[in-house]
Amino acid sequence: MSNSAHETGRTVTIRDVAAAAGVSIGTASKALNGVGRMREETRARVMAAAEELEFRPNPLAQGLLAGRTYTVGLVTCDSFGRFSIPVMLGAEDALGAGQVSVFMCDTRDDPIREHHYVERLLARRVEGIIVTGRRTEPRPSIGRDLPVPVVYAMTQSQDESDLSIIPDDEGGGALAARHLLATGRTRVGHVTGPQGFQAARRRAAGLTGVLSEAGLRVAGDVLHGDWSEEWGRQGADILLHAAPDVDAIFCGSDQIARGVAETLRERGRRVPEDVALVGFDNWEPMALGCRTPLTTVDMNLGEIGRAAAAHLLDAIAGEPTRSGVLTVPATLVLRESTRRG
Amino acid sequence: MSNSAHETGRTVTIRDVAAAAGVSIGTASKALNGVGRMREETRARVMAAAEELEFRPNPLAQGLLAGRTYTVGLVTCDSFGRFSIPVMLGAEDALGAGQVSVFMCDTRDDPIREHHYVERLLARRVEGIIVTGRRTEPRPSIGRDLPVPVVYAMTQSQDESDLSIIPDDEGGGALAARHLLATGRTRVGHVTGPQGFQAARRRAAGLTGVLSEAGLRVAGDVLHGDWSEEWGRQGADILLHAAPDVDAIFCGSDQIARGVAETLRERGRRVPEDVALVGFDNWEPMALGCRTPLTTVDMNLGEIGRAAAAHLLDAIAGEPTRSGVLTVPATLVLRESTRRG
DNA sequence: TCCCATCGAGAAAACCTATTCCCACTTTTT
DNA sequence: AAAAAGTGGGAATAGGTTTTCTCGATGGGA
Repeated sequence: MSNSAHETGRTVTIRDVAAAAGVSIGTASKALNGVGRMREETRARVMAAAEELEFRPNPLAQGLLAGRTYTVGLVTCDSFGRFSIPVMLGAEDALGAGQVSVFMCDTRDDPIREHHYVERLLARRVEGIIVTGRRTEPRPSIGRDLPVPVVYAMTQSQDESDLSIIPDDEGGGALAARHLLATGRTRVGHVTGPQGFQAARRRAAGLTGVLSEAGLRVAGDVLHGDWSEEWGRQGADILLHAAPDVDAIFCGSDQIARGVAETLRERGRRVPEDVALVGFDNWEPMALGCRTPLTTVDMNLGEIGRAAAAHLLDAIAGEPTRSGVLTVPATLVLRESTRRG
Repeated sequence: MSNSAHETGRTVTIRDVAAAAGVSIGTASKALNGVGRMREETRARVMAAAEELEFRPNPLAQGLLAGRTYTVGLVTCDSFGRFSIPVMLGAEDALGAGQVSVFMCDTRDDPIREHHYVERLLARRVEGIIVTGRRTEPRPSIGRDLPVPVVYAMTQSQDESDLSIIPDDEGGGALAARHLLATGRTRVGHVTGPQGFQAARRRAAGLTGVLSEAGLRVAGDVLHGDWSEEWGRQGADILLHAAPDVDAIFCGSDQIARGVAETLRERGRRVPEDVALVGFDNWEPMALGCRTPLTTVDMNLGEIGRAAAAHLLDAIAGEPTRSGVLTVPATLVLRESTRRG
């Protein structure tokens, strides 16, 4: 807390600048905004005065007149978890470049809080709202007929007329599968999260799709459990029992992959020599900390955020409203765990 | 994106409400704000009209008049990492309750970006700024003589006249040490992060302080490395070599603890029977995923955020400006890894 | 040489929305 | 009838932007 000017200094207005430059406020405004006609000398004098006084136009006054606020709301339902942060960063990136500021709120997954925050954002005259969250099943829309455009990022609205931007889970699964086939693996197992998660189902679909094109099936069938290391350990045991000759395991998350890796070590299977391992999320502390650094699928969360922000800005600018679900392609990050054995 | 009203509807102003209720705008304002005197019937009519039209007073106009914006800026230098998020949550909690909204910006650790964002926040007339980041050595002040109060959370300003709120690392280290002594351990090792980090030095100081009170020293000396699992694995090996009879290891982070745990397993030492293990951060995916769930020190990051916000609100309200460094006590979270062996 | 038209510079005023203070008018009370 | 109380309108205000207006100078034509 700087124990400084902030108690004393009245903020400087265009009135002060005009007085200092010896012109009217209207002239001062025109000078500062580079419009209207006046002698170059006058314009320069106003500019100098503004500089001198550290004049900053009050955006409230500007917004009041222009009817715009250059702000958007960002509502997250993930308690700022691991997924929504990169999305937020990407969004901020795209918005910040356009001088748009971001009001942030966290709903703690509470619909009442959420409604309250949306009300507050609308009261503040945000020009648009981005809703982000960890992605499970599609969520209820935050409201029909809101007076501003809304984009869902890393979460999907149940309302088809909303625009949702989510990662391409199926493509990610396919990417992992093709990579494993390309490195000579043919007996690929899959340990992933709960069947209740769309993400888990889609990743599995991507995998099985590619395998069946190659005339293969998932070794030991798809194993659903929860998104934990513990399940990874158990799942690997189950898989080794059901398909002892497995030579690759694709995991639904990096956490699961860590658990799988641990069990593989204990059972004397080397990674990647005996079994190749692919994770999902590219959560670096997990993926890099793994005893054999993990090859993993990166969902490009930042890109999702950027795309959401870009669509929102388009909508604010009056572009025709898009709707439905857009996916952002995933990328494969290669590390030790799938080195050709 | 709701393909709805947002292209058509002019926003409704108090003028519309006044017209609908058949009163002047001054009267409408008084009715809505519960001030002035008028017939109850008139007031009710205005309220009904406002309700009907979904009137929301324009906060820009209100702010312009009141000279207040009820907004604060939150500047983070952590690329929204794991540390600043809980801090932000806590801050938002305390601020949101007071109807204060939060402008978020991420500096990507770039001083130019940071300066730019601070300018933008000031232009938007925020009433205060919270600076948060991962905490290393004290950082440069974001600016002297800013027109608004500033509080640093989870990061420390080099300027002593600034107020910084950081976790009590030394207290956290002491907490861990006392717990280990209380469960009967006497040969306590310490594997932690780089010596360059104040946090690492303070945690070590807390540990050694308690140990020396009990007439003990750190087993195998304090081992500094980086904040990774890999270093945890190495550090544990070094420690087991230097002090083979070690019966407890306090680690500077949960990640390091995971590495340590892995080496202990490989060397045939059981946790907690042979060696007790304490981490730092209470980073749940790490601490719970560890083969023996980790006892760890929680820095109460949310509390740091809440405290920062509370101090900022006080300063905005005109309370005398505080300065210096305030610490928030840490808490010990007990899990399996220190069960009495 | 004189008058009107034109143009340029900058002042003045309207406007955006909501609040607040003051005043005028009406109703009630003494 | 006069004073007091109750109602509600009107205007000022906040800090900008934008449009309109005024004044002086200049130029062209008669």
